[in-house]
Amino acid sequence: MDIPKTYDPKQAEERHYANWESQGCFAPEINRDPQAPVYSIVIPPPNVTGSLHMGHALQHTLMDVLTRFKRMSGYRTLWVPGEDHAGISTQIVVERELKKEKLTRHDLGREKFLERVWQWRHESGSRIMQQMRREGASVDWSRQRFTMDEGLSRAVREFFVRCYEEGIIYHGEGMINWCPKDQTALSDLEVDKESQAGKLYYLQYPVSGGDGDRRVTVATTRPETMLGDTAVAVNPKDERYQDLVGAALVLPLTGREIPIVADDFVDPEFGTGAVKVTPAHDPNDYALGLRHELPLVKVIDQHARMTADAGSEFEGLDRYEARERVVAKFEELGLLEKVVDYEFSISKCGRCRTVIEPLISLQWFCKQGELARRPLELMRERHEPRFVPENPYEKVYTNWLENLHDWTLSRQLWWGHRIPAWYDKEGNTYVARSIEEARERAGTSELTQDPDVLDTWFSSALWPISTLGWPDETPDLDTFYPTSVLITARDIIFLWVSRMMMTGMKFTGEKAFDDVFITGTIFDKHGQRMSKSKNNGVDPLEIFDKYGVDATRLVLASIETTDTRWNENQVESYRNFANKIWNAARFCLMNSEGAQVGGGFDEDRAKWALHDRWIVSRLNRTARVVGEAIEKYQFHLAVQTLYHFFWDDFCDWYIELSKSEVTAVDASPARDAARSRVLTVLEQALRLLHPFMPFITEELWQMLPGINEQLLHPAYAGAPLTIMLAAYPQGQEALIDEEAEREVQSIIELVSRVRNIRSEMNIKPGEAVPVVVGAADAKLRAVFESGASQIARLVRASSISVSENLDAPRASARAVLAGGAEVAVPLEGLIDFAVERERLRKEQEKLGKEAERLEGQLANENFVARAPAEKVAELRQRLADIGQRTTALRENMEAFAE
RNA sequence: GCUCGCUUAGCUCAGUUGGUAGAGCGCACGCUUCACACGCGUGAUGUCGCAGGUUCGAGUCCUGCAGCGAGCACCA
Repeated sequence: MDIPKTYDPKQAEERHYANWESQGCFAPEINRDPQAPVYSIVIPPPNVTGSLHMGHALQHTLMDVLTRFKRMSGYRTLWVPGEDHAGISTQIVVERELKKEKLTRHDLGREKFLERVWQWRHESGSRIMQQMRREGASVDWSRQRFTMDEGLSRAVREFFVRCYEEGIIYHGEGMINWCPKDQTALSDLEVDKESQAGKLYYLQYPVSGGDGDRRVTVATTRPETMLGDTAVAVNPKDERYQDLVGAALVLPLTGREIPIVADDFVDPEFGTGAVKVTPAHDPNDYALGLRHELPLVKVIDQHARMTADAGSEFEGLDRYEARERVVAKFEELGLLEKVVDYEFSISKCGRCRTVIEPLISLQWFCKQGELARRPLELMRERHEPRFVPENPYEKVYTNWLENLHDWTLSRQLWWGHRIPAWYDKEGNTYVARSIEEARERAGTSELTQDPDVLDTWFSSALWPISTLGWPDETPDLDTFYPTSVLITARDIIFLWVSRMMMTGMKFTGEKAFDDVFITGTIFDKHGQRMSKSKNNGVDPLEIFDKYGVDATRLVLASIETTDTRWNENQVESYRNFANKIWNAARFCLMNSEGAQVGGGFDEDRAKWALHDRWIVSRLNRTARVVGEAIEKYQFHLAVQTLYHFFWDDFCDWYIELSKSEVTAVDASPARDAARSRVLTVLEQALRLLHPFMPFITEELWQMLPGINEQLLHPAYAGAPLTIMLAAYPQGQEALIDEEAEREVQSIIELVSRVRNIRSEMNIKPGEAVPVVVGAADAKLRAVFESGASQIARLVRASSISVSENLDAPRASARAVLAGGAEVAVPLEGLIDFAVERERLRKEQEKLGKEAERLEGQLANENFVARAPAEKVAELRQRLADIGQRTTALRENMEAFAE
């Protein structure tokens, strides 16, 4: 068999995915066990406009590890893929394309424009869906969904109508965030607060009726809004203004009279303690205006330009030009008290970074209180969903649900779910599932539909139920809902996670998912957030190309929930690990004649050799640890455990201990059996690795001799032969052999000490030396005796002699082992007594320090009295062992005395 | 302002109920040892941010402080 020395990831990555997909291995239907437990995940749908970034790759890796692990464990497993139509983002992308043709969406008209968007979606969208295949994501493509699909759109309409009928969704005027560039309303969550260095302007308003000398000073960051002021507010307890409450001020530049009102909202400590109130252009002022029944004067329009109501002098000006003009005017009039530098926060459109203009507008809103009730109860009563990590996300989620404002649903866009509301000529509103239904209710066909669309997150909120068929009671909804876990980034807990819980519970009565796993964030190597604008993102596909998908997945899985700086060295190290696996398999395969997977292990375990009992024990222990780690989302622990089992236990020790048998020149039943054992352990190890490293494990598994249907999990009887359907090793308690692990550990120690002597004594690697072992303990002696030839091979010994008492010439390098054993390497003529004495002295010093510490602890009466008895006994045992070693060391040193 | 997280070897990070500090990379020395130089062997490296406290015993629990970071609220 000709196998290259270096693993080529690309070659394996190209071949297996298409097979898995075409053979239906990803679909839950592959599981034929009617009693199988169910495991399901819905993907956080990436935007159609998106391209794969590290955050996706991280989430997808974790979802795939869980899905593959559960599938191999016999679960009926479903991972639903799909995409989000991403309202504004997508519309902007297509508008940008049109711009190249010198067109706007208005030139095309709504219908043509939407055709164009769909065309774009089919030609250029869905990049991530292709890239997911590269990642190895075992999603069920037959269930792929898009939020604008007919089925999902129906779910959106159904949900909207039902909420409207219950009064949860309403149409009305309210203060909203308006993006002057995108020309649409936005929800609070689509707006980012940014701190900004600006100015605070102190403006003076004369008191009405006086001679103009008495003035009230207000401080503002937005002087231009003063044109729309309809009051000035002060704190009722503020003595400075008490006599003025109820009086009127003359609003400069307009001549309008406005009242002074008292309101607790005003902080007397801030600024001048008097606040200008612009109900039409500030959320707080709006609320205050409602409390005091103040009139609304709209002075800024949808393009962030001043309206006619701002006065002829300002009409048509941009808000910033108006600001300068207003300030100049105040200065002229001697009403500008001062201007100070001031840092404040400003709201920007999350999409285009334009400064938001708060406006009063007629929109559709969703009351959130009622929807939040059941998720809050569920959290309080049952602690569900379970957040990983629980801290801080459970609290963050709960606080959010407890403090919800109404959600602005409507968007003045074309791409998205059209609001299912129709109006007749009289202005009556008909909210219906279809135009037919609306017509029937209206009794006329002369209806116009609301031109607006819904917030993209409205359909996302329904994702877990809508992808599974809601509002119909489909078998999928029945089987796979609630889903098992949601894996996502922390920035969409409010935008998405909480809303899925709200909508899911509202209409199915059940939570959307059992667990919520919030991944860490990947930063660049300087600790900066990766972003397009900084152009510091690391492209996962480039990393795949350079190091392979499997290696990248190991790095990503290890990130788990902590924020991490991207570190390419780590990928390289796991690339090396993949190569190690490749070469271990290469060795097994080059020596596989006469052998096959599953063979080699005698049914009577008592007949097994020590190293076989040992590796089987290590394998089962590993399986147990890894299985439990994945269940608890401890991916890092799982990866570490697998890495060290494969590299240290299997490669460094088991293969080496088996080598003489496996590579015997002459064929024999014993050689066949040894080869089969190595193959069998390898095959199990590949299964354990498969959820993390799907490609290399499949590639190698397919090469193993003796692969057959028996290896598949019983739930997949008759399915194609693939490792992804093999049973995940369970980690059998009965095969964990503490004694064998201890015994092999003493062999490992012996080998390591002799290697240390060889290295320190500068013995040429090729030179064989005699090794003398002394062990008082008969059992230990037996271990060394029966392992003598293996030990000799590993330390390049010309001979190994084991006896009760160490019987070595004076000119030997020596070491003391655990359990009172000793080892010596006779070095007549090669040894420098002074060097050796120094080496031993250092070791003695180390032991002395430890003994001192232990003695101190044991001399402490409180410790002996209060610590658990077994702990005390353990320390005594350790001290006794050190005593034994120290004695042996002293004797050794005496042997070197001049 | 409120809430929370992080601070462990040169670097990136693990350390699950408190009980002798770990990995990978890097570094030093030696190896073309018949699976692998993307390898093998050996070795060096930490007063676990600072100061207190609880405890027989603290990287691990509590309090305070410092630096870095996150979220929420306010910002007239």
